[in-house]
This record gives sequence, structure tokens and C-alpha cells, in this order.
Amino acid sequence: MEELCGSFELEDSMPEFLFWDQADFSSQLDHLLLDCSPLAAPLPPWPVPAAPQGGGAEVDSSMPPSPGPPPQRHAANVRERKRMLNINSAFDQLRCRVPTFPYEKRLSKIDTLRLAIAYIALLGDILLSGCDPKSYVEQCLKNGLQSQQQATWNTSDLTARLSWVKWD
DNA sequence: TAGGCCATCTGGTCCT
DNA sequence: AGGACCAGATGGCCTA
Repeated sequence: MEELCGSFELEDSMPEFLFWDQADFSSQLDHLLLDCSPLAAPLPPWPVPAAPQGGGAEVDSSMPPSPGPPPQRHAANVRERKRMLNINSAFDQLRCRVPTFPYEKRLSKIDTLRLAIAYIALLGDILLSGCDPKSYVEQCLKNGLQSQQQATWNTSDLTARLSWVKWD
């Protein structure tokens, strides 16, 4: 049986995402975002000049199809994409820190947040108890709720995953 | 096919 | 003024 992604090695629990090189990540994003337009370009929300009809000026077929958004708006869009990529990167880091089933598909953002909240509550409980994490969790799963803190982390989402943990 | 999830664009608001 | 942050709208993809 494989170990869960987030194990209970408390002494090795310093989250490396605290140290990940944000400057390097940012420069990679710059390269990516400045070169790439959106993967799927939606219809432009800005007004596209209507083709002249009737006896107006001739249509120049060599003209580019759309001027795109104004430069200010385009820059803001790029910043927003970069910001969201940054957030998603943090979500990926968090996904690797919460326990998941071995066969589990990628957690959604909301599931990641909820699971992380429950997991943090559990780790806090373990620290407060001073017990061995393995025996503590096994006891809790066996005996059910015993404290208010356990009520915080003892959600079906987390306890189901904890029951899959291989401790050895 | 409906619903969930996600990326993207956008305009508004707040902060520096 | 410009950037960061946020929420709403929209459309695409995937799954039950």
C-alpha cells in the first residue's frame, strides 16, 4: 500500500513552499505570459468596429481582424493571469501537503481548502496531546469524538483519508 | 444533458 | 496613477 501524500512526519513538516523561489517563479511566468495569449480566446468584449456597409469606404482585407483590448486593459489582464497562476501554484503546493487517497484524482480548490483546514486542526490536536501521532489518530478514529478540537478536524473527508494511512 | 470545476476577462475598489 | 485584489460573467471541459 502506498503512503498518503501527506504523511505524519512531524519533525519533517516544515513546508518547503515557504522557501520556494518566488522570484524565479515570477520570471518564468513573465516569459510565459508575455509570449502567450490566452489558450482559448473568447469573443472580445470590446466593441469591434463594424464593417462598413453600402457605399462607405472600401474594406481593406489586409487589415488585422481585431485591434484587441486597449493597452492598459491588456496589461491588467496579463497581471491578473499572472496573479491567478501564482494562486494556483500555491494550491498545488497545498495539495501536496494534505492527505489524499492513493487513487484519488486531483483535489478541487475548495476541497483542498476544506481538507487543509481539517488537517491543520488535527495536527494542532496532536501537538497539544503530546502523544505519538500514529496512536493518537488511531485512538481517535476508534473512539470517535472526544474534544471540541477533534470536532473541528474529524470530518468525513479527512477521517476517510486518515484510515488509509500506512504508518510503517 | 446538467452540474461541477476551472481559466479568463472585466470593472470596481482599495492601497501605495 | 498604477498595481493588487476581488467578485461577477462567460464559456470550455469533464463526468455522472
